[in-house]
Amino acid sequence: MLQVSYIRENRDEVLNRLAVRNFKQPELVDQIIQLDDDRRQTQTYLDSISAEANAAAKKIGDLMRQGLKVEAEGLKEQTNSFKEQTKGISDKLTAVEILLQNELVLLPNLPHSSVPKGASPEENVVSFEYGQIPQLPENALPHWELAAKYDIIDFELGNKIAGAGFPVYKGKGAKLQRALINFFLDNAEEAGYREMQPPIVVNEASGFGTGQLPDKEGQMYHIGIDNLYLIPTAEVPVTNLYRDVILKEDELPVRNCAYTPCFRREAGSYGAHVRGLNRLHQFDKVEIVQVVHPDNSYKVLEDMSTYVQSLLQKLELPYRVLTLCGGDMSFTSAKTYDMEVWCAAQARWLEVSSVSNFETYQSNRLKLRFKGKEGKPQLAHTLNGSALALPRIVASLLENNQTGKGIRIPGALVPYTKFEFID
RNA sequence: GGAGAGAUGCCUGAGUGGCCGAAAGGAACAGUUUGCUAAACUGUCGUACUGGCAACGGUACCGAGGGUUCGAAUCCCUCUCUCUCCGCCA
Repeated sequence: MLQVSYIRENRDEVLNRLAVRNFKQPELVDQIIQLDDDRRQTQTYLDSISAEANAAAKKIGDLMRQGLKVEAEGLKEQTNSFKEQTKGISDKLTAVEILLQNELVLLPNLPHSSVPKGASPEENVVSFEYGQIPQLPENALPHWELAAKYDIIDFELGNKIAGAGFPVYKGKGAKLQRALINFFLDNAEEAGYREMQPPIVVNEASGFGTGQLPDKEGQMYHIGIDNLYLIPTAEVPVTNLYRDVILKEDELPVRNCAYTPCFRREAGSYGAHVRGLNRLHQFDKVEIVQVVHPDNSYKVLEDMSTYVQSLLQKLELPYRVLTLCGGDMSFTSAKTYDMEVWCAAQARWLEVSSVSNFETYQSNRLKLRFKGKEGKPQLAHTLNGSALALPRIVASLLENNQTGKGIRIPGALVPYTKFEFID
């Protein structure tokens, strides 16, 4: 959520930057300023009446204490009108605040000045490529067939006990999952992230805090009886740890990582592109989350991107980094890099990580602030990234590393899997 | 699932209708002092909105939302959450 004060003071700039996103409702900006004018005026008026009423009530108290009952009663009559007045105005204030809030949440974050303009994924900019595209033999298989061939991931069994998109990992497939999780967590710790283990269900307030609610209600699994949501990413609980928190400036940066399963309903997505591990309802992910001083959030974004790339390099996966264009970024992001790995048998790039700087967009909703020794609290910047999501990593490992002797495990991972081949 | 208790500032905790935005202690921060890392003393020490160039004001907030009253942290209602005991159980 953008800050109204910022919108007021930088109206033209806000409009320009929304245009980078191809935002369709620029008229909201002026409507918001208008509503805020109304809000201020109403509040000022309400405050002045409340001040009068408070003064009168105080006077009555003084008179009562002095035993001047008659005078007190007289004053009471005069104050009767205050209540009706304030009631009407405070109702109006509430109404205006709700309208303002409702419009404010419709505005996406402002893209950073380095974000390319664009409306669709085609306009994303490939900013880096790494590694050789592997040449596979003629009879190369896509990962879902490899999974069946080596009996390491069983989609049918998952269908039976839960449904499509809930695979069962078996034997070396299961061990590979565990190995990847530990590999990612160990690397994150080495890079200075503190490991957290949050709940994998969250309440409504948390869903709102990171922006999943109300917009993406249908994307999360909802446990109606307890009104809890299964998390779509560890970003939700880990960022919400800092909801309504004022950190001390020297506590920044906060660097956390967490492994969690993630649950996504992915309502309405079908077809060849979601076969196998390409898109699941439940998957594992290690997430990195930082809360930083606004002055260096873009440096941190680069650091996080470099860190995620280092993981892909260790796993010997060819990848590319995309700088997302305005129109392809998530609603809440100011700048996002997507990392995509090459899946050789499918011959396509698959997104395995998304690293974003949200600037104050999340922290404004979360009321996540920091305070120096002097001065007022100010909003911190939040960032997060996948480091990494497992299924597509597994997909590309399987596809890219298929050999006559089985699936080769990259050297960096062998200490974790304790086997060199899936065969 | 049954029974009870509670929700106050960074923490502990007082406050049961006006003198309470809130005692006291602790923590933290700043300074003074004492010939070492420690102690003592003094001061500072919530947030948001809002008016003003500023000095300095106003309003709201004691879990949330309603109500009673001239006036509510304090009384009433509803909700949420937490804790304790019992039951069940990894």
